[in-house]
Amino acid sequence: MARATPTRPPGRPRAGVDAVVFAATLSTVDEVGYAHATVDRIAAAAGIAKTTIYRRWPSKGALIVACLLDAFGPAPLKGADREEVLASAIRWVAAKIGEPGIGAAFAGVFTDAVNDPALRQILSTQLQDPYRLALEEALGEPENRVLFFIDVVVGTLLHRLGMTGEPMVDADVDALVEMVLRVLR
Amino acid sequence: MARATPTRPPGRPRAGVDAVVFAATLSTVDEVGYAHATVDRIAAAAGIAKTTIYRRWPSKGALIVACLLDAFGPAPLKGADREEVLASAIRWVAAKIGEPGIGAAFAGVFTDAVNDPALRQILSTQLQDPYRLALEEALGEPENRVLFFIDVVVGTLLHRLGMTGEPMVDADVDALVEMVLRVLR
DNA sequence: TCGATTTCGCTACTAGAAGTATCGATACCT
DNA sequence: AGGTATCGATACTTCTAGTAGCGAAATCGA
Repeated sequence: MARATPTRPPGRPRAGVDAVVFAATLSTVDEVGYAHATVDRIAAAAGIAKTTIYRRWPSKGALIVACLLDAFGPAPLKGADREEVLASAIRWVAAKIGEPGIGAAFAGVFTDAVNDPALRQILSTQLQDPYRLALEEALGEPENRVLFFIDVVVGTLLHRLGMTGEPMVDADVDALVEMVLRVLR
Repeated sequence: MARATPTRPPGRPRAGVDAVVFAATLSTVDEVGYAHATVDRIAAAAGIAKTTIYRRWPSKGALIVACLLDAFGPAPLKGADREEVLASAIRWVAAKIGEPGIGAAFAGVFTDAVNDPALRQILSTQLQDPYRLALEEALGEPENRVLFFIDVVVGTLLHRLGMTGEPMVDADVDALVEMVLRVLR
């Protein structure tokens, strides 16, 4: 019988600290900002040793991506038609990016990735691709068009956050939804 | 007679190295990436001492912003009507961000600014505001709408650059122009 | 209970980069 | 020539990512 974990390996089992570390990461980023959210500080906030973090995630960037993956979770692609699906997806992303720490962490790792091909690879394949594929399926749109939508929506939201320090207000999110929907029609 | 420089102060005058430093900054960012474009390296590429850079710009972020200000220059807001003005402005920004080093430098300083209020202030007032005001004037649109346009255009272009490592291709820039123009109409 | 195995916490360490301090040398004006 | 301010060079402090090593703790099997 090949179970998910066929036979637990010998030795001390890993402590289930992922959830605690993710929470500590987001709250630390929210409190002191991405630049000052050092791994030392995150470990202290989580109540574990820094070395334990590096045993699980190979770099700070990978930790942030894992944290974002956990925070975003699967995309809720619901709606009666394509327009409703896309509109609800945009509002969902906007709300997530507005949550404490998430937008700042996203912008931070995104910036780190600009000149770090390895991190860019992680970000693209682990974070973006699942949503891209789900959207291609749900909207019946080709890859390049879905990528364009993602660039517009996420880029706009992050630019607003980066320039003002505050998430985009609802009225502007409405305008963003309307603008993208007009392209979809 | 109050001239621009009424009387030159005594002592050794500053060497005119700004242009050399800006060129060295962009080429260094283009060669080794924003993260590895250290002030030491930029100074070496410019053939001057690192201390001289810090005598002129208070921080690396300020240096990058000054470099971008120099690289972008005044916005060429030309066109027979509002649509032509906006379309040409978008294509101009897209071309600039695609130039070697400029996009990467922009993305880098932008990311640094997310959690650095002082740098965000510099970026917002020195780099964004002049273009925003010129666009408000040229398009006859209110501030919040012009800010929305800027978020969409710059955010989209930077997100594409950050995710793929390459500037946006012409076909997608065309789509971006068309999408924004539909909002303007 | 004992041993094997693996993870954990802790301390110390290296490497790299931002930014500062100091000082002799240099360029310009009067 | 003298006064003044900048330049180049070196050294330094501080902070952070990431690594190394070691004793302690947890779990399983015998």
